[in-house]
This record gives sequence, structure tokens and C-alpha cells, in this order.
Amino acid sequence: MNFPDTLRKTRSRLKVWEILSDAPTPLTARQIAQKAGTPDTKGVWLSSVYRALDAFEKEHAVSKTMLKDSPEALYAISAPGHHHYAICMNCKSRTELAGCPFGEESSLHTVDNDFMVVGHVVEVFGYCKACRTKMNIKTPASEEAGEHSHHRDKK
Amino acid sequence: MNFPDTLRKTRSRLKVWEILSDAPTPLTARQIAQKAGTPDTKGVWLSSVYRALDAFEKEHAVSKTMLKDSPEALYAISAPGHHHYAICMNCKSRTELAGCPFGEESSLHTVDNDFMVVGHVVEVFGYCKACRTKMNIKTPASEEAGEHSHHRDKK
DNA sequence: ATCGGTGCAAACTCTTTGCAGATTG
DNA sequence: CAATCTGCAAAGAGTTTGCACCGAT
Repeated sequence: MNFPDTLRKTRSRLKVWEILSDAPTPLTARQIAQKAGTPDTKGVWLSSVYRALDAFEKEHAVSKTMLKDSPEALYAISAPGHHHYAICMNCKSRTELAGCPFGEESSLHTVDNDFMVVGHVVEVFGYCKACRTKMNIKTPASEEAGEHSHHRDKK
Repeated sequence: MNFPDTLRKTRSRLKVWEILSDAPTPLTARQIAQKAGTPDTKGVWLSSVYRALDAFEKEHAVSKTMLKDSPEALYAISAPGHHHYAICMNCKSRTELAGCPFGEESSLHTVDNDFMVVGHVVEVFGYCKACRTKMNIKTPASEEAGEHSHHRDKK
């Protein structure tokens, strides 16, 4: 995906674009602003990052994602061929899912021949192997047999 | 789903629970507080609504959902047998999806025999029939043939 | 030169937290 | 009665907006 040619190529936007291009995973606006530098090192202000991201999003050049457990939106350059992730609830690592449950190429299709689908979000939450070992989290089987009184988290 | 018996049945919580039970669709905390009444009519304060919802969520009695396009979280009583929705990007109506792309009963399974899944989010975005007709939105086919320069929205 | 973008500050919205008094079990 | 919950106020986090200057086309 290239920098949308409908948009002016300003220093701020180019920087945001570059940071997003180099990032292996989606980033928050704040992370982008931090990577861009400080006020003295000619960085990019947070509000400008938001404005740049909004502009990119309107051109469908970047995608914005809201995760269930975080109030911060994540931004990534729209990939040709969409991806979904499994997100570890402990270490927050993201592992790309092998394929899309709706089918690889059909990001556009209809539900009930009635609703025109233009996109979808699929997120899988759980625990990665490393964290399960580290925290001795029980297996799905024992969890399923279950009760609901523990694993509450302090914030 | 019933009011979790691990929690004290206070006026506020019962009211929140009742409102959520009667609601045909997920609600925001603010909507719940509004339906609960005003400060003079013995309503429930917004912060108390949040605290009640947090408590319910920890008991897995209600589920919290963050939609991609809204900063407000939606809450609903956890249904036995989970549901997913198709959300109209125009009128914001929600239509329940017929089933889960991951399979009806397997809300717990593993990805790559490595990642322990405890939940997932599936959201489908698009346009409902009514809005498509009303707005004369083109079909997937013509959309797919596409360019990216229009349907930008003013905020 | 013009129109749009940016720095910056300040406003806004959603959510969380602290505390003292009220309630529940 | 003790522990928990609630009303309320005020603080926090994330995001948006207003405005004057600046820079891309």
C-alpha cells in the first residue's frame, strides 16, 4: 500500500506513514507520536498524528481497530489480503491467525443475501503458550468444567 | 442468565440488571444510567452503573463490546450460546449473525494447538437492505471494481 | 498566492477513583 | 455489625477542536 496520492505529502504525514510502514504490528496514536520524536527534535504532535491517521483512514489507506480490552485504538496500514489476530490477554502479543473464518478472499459478501458486507473484525482472545506455562493457567478442559469465582484482574 | 449470586443484590445493581435484561440490544453505560432515572427519581449514577457492569463482567454475567466506530463500550447480558452481529454502517442497526464462523459450540478451542482461546469477537460491517435502497449504495460487484476516492464521511 | 496542514492549547467524552455516608447479608 | 456499595465530585485517559502561522501545490 502506498501513500495516498489524494493527500498532500507533508513532513508530518510522511513521518507517520513511514513509522506505520516500518512497524511489524499495529500501533496506537501515542506510540506513533513517540516514535516520531520530541517537540524539539521536530517530531509530530499527537493531535497531528490523529489528524493524519484520520486522513489516511478516509482514503482507506490505514485501518483503525478497537480492541475489546483497551481504550486505545490501533492503526495499521491496510494490507491487501486482510489478517486477523489472536491476542494474548496476558502479554498482549498478537499472533496472526492462519486465514479468515469467513474465507480467504471473500472480504465482501452478503449475509442472508440482504446485508451487504464491506468489512469485518475478527479477534481471538486467550493465552499464548509462553504465558500459560509461566502462569500455570489451566487447560480449556478444566476451565470448562468450571466455576467463575477467580481470575478477576486488578487494574 | 440470572443475576450472579456471588454479588449483593442492591437496588442499583438490580436496576442495571433489569434494564439490561429488558433491552433487545446491547446498551452503553450512559444509556443504562438514563433509563434508570434521574438523580431525583432515585436513579443510578453513571459511576455506579460502571461499577455494577464491571462487577457483572467479572462474573461473566455481562459482556462488554467495543465497536470499531464508537468510543463507547456496549454491554449486554451474556447469552448462553454466543452471538455476533452485522452492523449497518449507516443506521447502526444490529442484525444477529446466523451462527459463529468459528463454529457454534466451540467458543473454546486452540489455534495451532498452541494458543488457548477463551473468547473472540466477530463483527461484520456493511449496509442493511433498507439503507442500501434509501441511499442507492452500489452492489459489492461494482464496489469491488473499484477506486477509493469517494464515500468519505464528514464528521 | 491559496488552501490545507500543523503546532499548540484547551475542550470534550468516556471511564475510573476517592471518600463519607448508606445498605446488605 | 462488618463489609460492601453508592452518590457525588473530581481526576484521568484518549481524542477532538479552534486558531494563528506555516508550507505544499
